[in-house]
Amino acid sequence: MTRVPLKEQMHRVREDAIVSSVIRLLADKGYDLMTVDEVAADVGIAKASLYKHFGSKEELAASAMVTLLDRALAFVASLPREGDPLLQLQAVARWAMQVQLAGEMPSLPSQNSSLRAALMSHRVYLDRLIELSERLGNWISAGQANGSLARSLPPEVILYTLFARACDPVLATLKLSGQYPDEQIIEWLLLSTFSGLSARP
Amino acid sequence: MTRVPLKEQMHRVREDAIVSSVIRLLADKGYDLMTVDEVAADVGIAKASLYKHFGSKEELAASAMVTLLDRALAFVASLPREGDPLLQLQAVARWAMQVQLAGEMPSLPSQNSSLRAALMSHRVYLDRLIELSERLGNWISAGQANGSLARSLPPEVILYTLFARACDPVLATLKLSGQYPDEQIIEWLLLSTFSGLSARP
DNA sequence: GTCTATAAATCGATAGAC
DNA sequence: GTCTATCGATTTATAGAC
Repeated sequence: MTRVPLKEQMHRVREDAIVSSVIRLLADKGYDLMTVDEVAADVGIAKASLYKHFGSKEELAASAMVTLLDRALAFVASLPREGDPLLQLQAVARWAMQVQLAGEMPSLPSQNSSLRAALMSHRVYLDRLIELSERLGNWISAGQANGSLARSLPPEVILYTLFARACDPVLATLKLSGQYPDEQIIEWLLLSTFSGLSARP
Repeated sequence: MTRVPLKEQMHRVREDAIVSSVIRLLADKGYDLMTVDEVAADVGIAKASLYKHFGSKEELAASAMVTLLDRALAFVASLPREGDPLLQLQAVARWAMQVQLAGEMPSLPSQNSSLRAALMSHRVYLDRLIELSERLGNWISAGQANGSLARSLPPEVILYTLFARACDPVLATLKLSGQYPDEQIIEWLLLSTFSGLSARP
């Protein structure tokens, strides 16, 4: 057991606080509307101090996104290895929606986003994204093989749809209406995602 | 037949050109990343001239959104009045996806967007939005009544989901991959929207 | 009405003292 | 490492000549 120097602990704690603020601000306002001044104010330090920890606004956002993917990978790893693939995927979708309701799920960096370009050249982010895609991809293949997932859709379409539903704006709209409890909202969105809008025979 | 003065015709043509540019730029970059300079350059006039037609960037965007809602209402009105509600809704969804593939569908103004606040106090926009929601709402009620739409989902959830799918980022992602023809992409998204990701019995 | 030029505000990033 | 203060670039919006 090597003792961790106090200095390094302080450093780590501060960076965690920064990333935590960035995640919430990203989820709340999005990358473009989030200003570095706001992040500094939210953390409670000066902007110049922020730049000692992260070299740019892009790096700041990338670190937050990597932390989010790590949380997703940790949840995936926590699931029993030998469950029904469909149930595994539904569990991941439910978890993602809970994160979104907690205000900690930034919307997907869209094709034209300025954030996307930065992320697409960020090796650590891409590594995590590929790893998560592979884990989900395995369940998708297994689900189509055992007949619980639609075979009429390419695995690619199912994967992208799951990522998109994790940030579905329908969730925020229903929550804002204030008419329904969080759990009810999540069940409806899971139902519409996996069973569709039309009636099942 | 009263003759329309040339001056007014010129005025109308120029405003149409402006709105057309704004729609494409909104769909391409979104409201925050779209600059008034770009709009002026795209139209081919000076920025100060733009401000003679529209008082602000927000008005510019609102006019574009109203035009889009008018197009949607025109399409809805073009459908046969006595069809199957489910087929009507699917036709609207298909139309919206085609518009998106044509690069003329801005993404929904999210809850936190700076555009949303402006639109929510824009009476003409709200009028159009309510009218479209009512037309779709009627079909949703009829579809649930005749058993073609899921009765386990509140009409509200179905309506919001249809709006969200019209700007679904999954469409742009699949198109960007370049592997599939546009019509194939649309059919898959319609399938996932109305029939869901899990297999139908 | 259209143009050039610029005002006013904001943002990302940095210098320099401590 | 943290702070205050500021730079340089960008953006919305406007003034004033034609």
